[in-house]
Amino acid sequence: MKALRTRGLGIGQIAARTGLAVSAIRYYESEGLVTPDRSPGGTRQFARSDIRRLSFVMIAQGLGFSIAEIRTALASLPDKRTPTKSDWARLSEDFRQVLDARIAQMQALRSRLDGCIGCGCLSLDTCALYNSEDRAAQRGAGPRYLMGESPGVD
Amino acid sequence: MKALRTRGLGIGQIAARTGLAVSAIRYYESEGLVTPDRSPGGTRQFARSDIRRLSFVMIAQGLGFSIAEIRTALASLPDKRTPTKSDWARLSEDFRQVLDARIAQMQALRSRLDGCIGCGCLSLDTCALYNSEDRAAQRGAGPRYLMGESPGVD
DNA sequence: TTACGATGTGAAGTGGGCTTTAGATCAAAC
DNA sequence: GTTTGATCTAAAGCCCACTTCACATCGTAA
Repeated sequence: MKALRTRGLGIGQIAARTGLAVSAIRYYESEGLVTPDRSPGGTRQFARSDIRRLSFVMIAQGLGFSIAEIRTALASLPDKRTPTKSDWARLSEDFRQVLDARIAQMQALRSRLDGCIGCGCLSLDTCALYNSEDRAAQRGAGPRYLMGESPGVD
Repeated sequence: MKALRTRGLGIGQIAARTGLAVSAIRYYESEGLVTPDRSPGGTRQFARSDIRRLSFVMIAQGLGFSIAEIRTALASLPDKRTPTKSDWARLSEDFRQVLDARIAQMQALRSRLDGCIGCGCLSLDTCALYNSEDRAAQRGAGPRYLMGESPGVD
């Protein structure tokens, strides 16, 4: 075999292939989501598999996961070695469960809406949404619980 | 009929009943999500129906809607008059459609995950998630599109 | 070798969604 | 009337996820 000549991808190439801004990729590195090599001169040298990593970051972001949560999820991938098919499959399976939970939650809310808001009572202390631990309900230092007024009037 | 003696609820009472922080409620007022009356002395006098309004804000927040989007949704409610059952029902119906769309999107992603990430290719240029217009995929000035590397290697 | 675009760094700026602070006023109980 | 806690405003601060800026270096093509 010949020596490996692939010098890695530059940040601009990664940006082009993922659609991320160069500054975002640098930010993600600062947050530990990717750990590119460096050339002798100091420029970042990304592996091709980093495109996949960053794609995952984008998807998870879109689903409302925070950087910290994504970092945790990515921690199950190998640091040094290129992730294998089964590395990704495992991550995917974990993710699928989160999605399942979130879908179930939204469906619960949807039917609640008909029952609570739709009927005009909006007494949501029993609402499945707010009794869950979903992160979406925990943004910032926001609302912790939710009480409706008593049904009937107003 | 007797004159209406209900002097409205104070911000502290609203906070207690919704679980929101007093500061958050004031912030929501500054954003136009609620428009309480004022007492002669200047303190806010909320209607009982404002609890419902704020509950809606909290739910929508939990689902990832921005203040601006929530303001738009709430615009369909009467400003002066107390919202009726059918006012809320209409709002609820609109909301239900958004939820339906979002649920469908997540389900699409879930099956994509098995097909794309699960298999190790992660070529998501055809992914339903990123071809949608959902707000969740538009946070900040982030990612616009998503390209995977060609399947097979890595 | 000279350019010139791509990339590097650190620091500051941005926008969303609130919270905190400071100092003043209100409102209800005593 | 006095006190005490609730509420008021404006302004500043905070966290997140980035972007923008300013200025230095890299790297490659001519």
